Amino acid sequence: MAGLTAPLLGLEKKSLREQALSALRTAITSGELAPGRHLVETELSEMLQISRGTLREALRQLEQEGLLSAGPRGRLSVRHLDEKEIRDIFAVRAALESLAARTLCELPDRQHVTESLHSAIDAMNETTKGTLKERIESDLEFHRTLCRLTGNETLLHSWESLEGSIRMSIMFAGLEKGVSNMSVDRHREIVTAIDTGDAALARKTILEHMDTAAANLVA
Amino acid sequence: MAGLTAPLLGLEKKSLREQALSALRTAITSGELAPGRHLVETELSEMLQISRGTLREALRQLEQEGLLSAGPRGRLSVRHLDEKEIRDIFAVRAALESLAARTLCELPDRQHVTESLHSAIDAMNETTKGTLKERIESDLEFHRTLCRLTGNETLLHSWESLEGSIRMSIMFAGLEKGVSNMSVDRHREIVTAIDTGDAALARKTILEHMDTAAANLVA
DNA sequence: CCAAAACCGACTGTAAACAGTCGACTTATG
DNA sequence: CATAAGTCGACTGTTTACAGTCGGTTTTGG
Repeated sequence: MAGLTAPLLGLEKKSLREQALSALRTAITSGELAPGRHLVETELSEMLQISRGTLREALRQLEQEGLLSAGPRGRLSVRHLDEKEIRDIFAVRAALESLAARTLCELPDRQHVTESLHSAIDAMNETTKGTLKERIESDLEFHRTLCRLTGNETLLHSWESLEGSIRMSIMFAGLEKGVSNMSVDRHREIVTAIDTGDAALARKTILEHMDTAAANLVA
Repeated sequence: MAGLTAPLLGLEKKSLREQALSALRTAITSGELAPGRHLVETELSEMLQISRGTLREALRQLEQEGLLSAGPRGRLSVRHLDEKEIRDIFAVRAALESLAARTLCELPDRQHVTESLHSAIDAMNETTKGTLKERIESDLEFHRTLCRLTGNETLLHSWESLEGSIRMSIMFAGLEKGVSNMSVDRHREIVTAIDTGDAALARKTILEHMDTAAANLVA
């Protein structure tokens, strides 16, 4: 019966743990589970229709991703980010993406890289008129691609570990201030710098981009 | 009876999960669990005298730290790092510590920072004649302090997530090649640069330091 | 002797039950 | 009425038990 979910196109059936992980991540970054909210294992396990044991494994991972914070007695709650933490997160993010840009600049054959980045930017352009969520997603997709193209798995993994926190930062501020200015032009500048192999310029552009983004979120 | 373990000086009793985590980390980085070795949950749970459920929570965390790699059907094995991966890890590490140095340079009051870093270096000096493990630990302690002093919790957390992989890198190569050249002088250069607030120099010194370290490990 | 099918063992995925602890609320007592 | 002791409930930490699946091995039929 359970085998009916077709694993046809590499779409392997994910374990309940992974499903719970996705569901919780979505619930948190969508605001369904608001920052500061206390999480009760039995509630969640019932809500997600899984056992506590399986749930707890997912919770550990979310905790390490920085989406949950542990209270005194193992009590978990959705993490609340203050302005300093948002700035800190974006500083680390900038460092990682800065490395990504430098790495890409030093690549002997950047043909493929340039193409992929341009595709990502095109995708961003198409969602310019879309919902806020869509624009955020295409933006993150661009930056994730930046890291992935380096071929440095550790770099990609570190960035992805931060991705949840980045989403929370944007969401947290996205409610109060408008997060509308995710300029496509800025991203073109980055790609151009990488295209010409100008590592210093690429780094500078990214650092500025991140500074601006963080400033907009906390301003 | 169980209350006899004195939680006097903030030494709070750790959960079995945390104990297992420490034990496994030690076992892996000490080589007791060699890279490539397949891990069987029932074996480990019996070995550590804990249940599988509790163990699995610890395993998830180790997996995310990059100490374990998941096989086809949830099969876990101790991760084996090749030379490229070691270089990649040290590149990310360099980016993080580079950010740390820059952040420290921009701090208005660096008095306290300088003192702490000098203490860390003194500690390194004292272990100069110690065992290889002791020298490695004091070295990592210095770099961890670098990140901690920034006050950027995200930065510290990212670095610590990498710490296990760094240890594995050093160990992996430490067996074949000699990892004897952890120069104290290089660390003094970093502290001096921070002391004078020269962010560019600090960054340059750290990048070179990491390049050298990675090169020594894979050479 | 070879091949295919049935069997078995091992291991992970998952669920349900048990135990301990902390906080809140109630009750008794001066 | 205020305070302290006692009780109740909720939640996490932990263990034990069950189910499903894959790979290897043996057995059986040609």
